[in-house]
Amino acid sequence: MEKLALTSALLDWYRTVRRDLPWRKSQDPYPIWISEVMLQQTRVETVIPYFDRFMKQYPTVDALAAAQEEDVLKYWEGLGYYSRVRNLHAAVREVAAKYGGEIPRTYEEMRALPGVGPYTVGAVLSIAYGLPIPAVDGNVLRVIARLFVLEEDIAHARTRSKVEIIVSELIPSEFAGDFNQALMELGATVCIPRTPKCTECPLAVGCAAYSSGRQSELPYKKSKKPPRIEERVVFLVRNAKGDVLIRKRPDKGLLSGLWELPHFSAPTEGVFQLTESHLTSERSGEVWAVAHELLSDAPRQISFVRNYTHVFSHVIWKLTLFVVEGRGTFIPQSPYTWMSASQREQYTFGQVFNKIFADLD
DNA sequence: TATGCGTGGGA
DNA sequence: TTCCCAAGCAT
Repeated sequence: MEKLALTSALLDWYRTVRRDLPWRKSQDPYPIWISEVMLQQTRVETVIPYFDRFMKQYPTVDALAAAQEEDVLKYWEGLGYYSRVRNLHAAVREVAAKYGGEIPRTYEEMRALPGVGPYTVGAVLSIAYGLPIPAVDGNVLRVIARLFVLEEDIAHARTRSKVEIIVSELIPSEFAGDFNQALMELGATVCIPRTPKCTECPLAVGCAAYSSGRQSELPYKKSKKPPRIEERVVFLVRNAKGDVLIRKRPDKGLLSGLWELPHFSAPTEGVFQLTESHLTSERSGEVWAVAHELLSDAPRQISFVRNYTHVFSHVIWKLTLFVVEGRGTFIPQSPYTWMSASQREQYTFGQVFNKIFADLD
């Protein structure tokens, strides 16, 4: 398949089937950028409601730049990979301060912003400004790997730069944005990971994998190592007013910058198996000791609630939840604070804690 | 280069 | 149920 035949077949196909997505309504680089960050490692259907809400609240670079991080985080709650929005917020502030609110038009300037990698630069600059820069995401890696039977691991940086070179040679300078989106759209809807729909593919004629029947074994990707397991004891501490004790997580690492219920390494392996009937056993003494230390005082009561398992990308939390009734004398210090019921909506939590709140409501 | 970083959906 | 993710980036 000639280069021109390939690009025009792909563009023709895209212009026929392209989905009507909210971030495709304008050429404004700001909403395109927001959508690209939300779409990282995240499904389109998941992103749509978040995008609509976020754009309504922060419709411009200046609006987002002026916002408090705590508030911005709340609009990301549930999307995951929270460093994305912290970086995005910092980057938008930089655009406001350094570029007068106009998103830069060069690869180097855009790439220098926090949270903006080679994919996001290519996506924003090609879609919004029409610059002929490749935007190689997982979809494009898969499509190109099949089209040309690339057998190396697509997780390798070397493979990605090879694919960037291939796309650079194919990308039509007058339709760069559509071309990049067409490659991604094809990967997302037709050239899908398992059981690709090759009979619907506009590039099937020129596809080396399809012509050799190898479309299902490509692209090659090494399997990930299994997540480690952490057993934790979680306390929902209530004071006399019914406020709940929460704490802010560190600004780096898992769920950074979010709030959480206090939790601790399980004192013994057996705690996770603890049930209400066992609370009077020797194990409960260790739970009482940790709660006592947390409150600097002996709790009035501790009740076992239930166990939770929460799966992150690289770690699994096995949690044992206790409700603790405090004595009302405890004054928390940073990073701890009391949260009243009406304050709940101001704080951002990981979904594991929202699940706990929902169960207890 | 390999690993850390979330979540909810589909096979 | 279990696995594999889905439009990546930082370190």
